[in-house]
Amino acid sequence: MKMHNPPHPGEILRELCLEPLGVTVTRAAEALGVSRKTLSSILNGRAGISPEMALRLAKAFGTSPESWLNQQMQYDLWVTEKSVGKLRVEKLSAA
Amino acid sequence: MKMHNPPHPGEILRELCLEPLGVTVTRAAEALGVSRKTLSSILNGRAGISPEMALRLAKAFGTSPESWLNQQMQYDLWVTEKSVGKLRVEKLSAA
DNA sequence: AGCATAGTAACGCATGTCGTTACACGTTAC
DNA sequence: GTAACGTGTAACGACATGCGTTACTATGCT
Repeated sequence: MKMHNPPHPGEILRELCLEPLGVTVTRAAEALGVSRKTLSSILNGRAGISPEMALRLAKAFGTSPESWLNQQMQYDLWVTEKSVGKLRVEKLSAA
Repeated sequence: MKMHNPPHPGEILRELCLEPLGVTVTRAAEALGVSRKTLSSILNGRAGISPEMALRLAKAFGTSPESWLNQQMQYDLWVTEKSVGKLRVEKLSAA
């Protein structure tokens, strides 16, 4: 099945991690060891989740880095598919 | 289980896609619609697989973009874990 | 010799992550 | 009203990365 409109990972982060714990953005940024702006950019979909950030999130919330990067991947792929039109690519088979 | 030494995706690309088909780097680059240098950089582990490249590879080889990006993710994560030492991150629980 | 293949260095361009600083807006407390 | 806090965000710089072109080098095949 295809993801038709995956949310950016920042949305999930806010709704599934920060809000349930009642943690403020400022507090979470401190805990993660990044600037408030960096976290804010992610939460608002203006920045993606870098591998290092995935490791930080995993440590802070007791999840796996892969789960965060997977979400990011799905989102990036969706965005790229939409922005890039049809790519002119030949199918490669036996020479 | 943990990946202890994931190869960069370029290795897989060369060994599992180009070589079996007997396709040259130059030819593959043409088919993919990228420069020879761009493909070469990937094959030799000097560049990662971007979302757009994943789409190209998927089209050319009849695979899924996710499979390529997943390999890239595993590799990036492994590299980041090694390069970045222990991240100072607080565990976040209920406020 | 002549040609194809491959790796790579130099450069430039665009984008993206992250930090600091600073400003504007809301909400809550005094 | 005013002060404090939380939040979003614009501006700026630092740095990395993906991609392209061009050109040089090396290696192999005919």
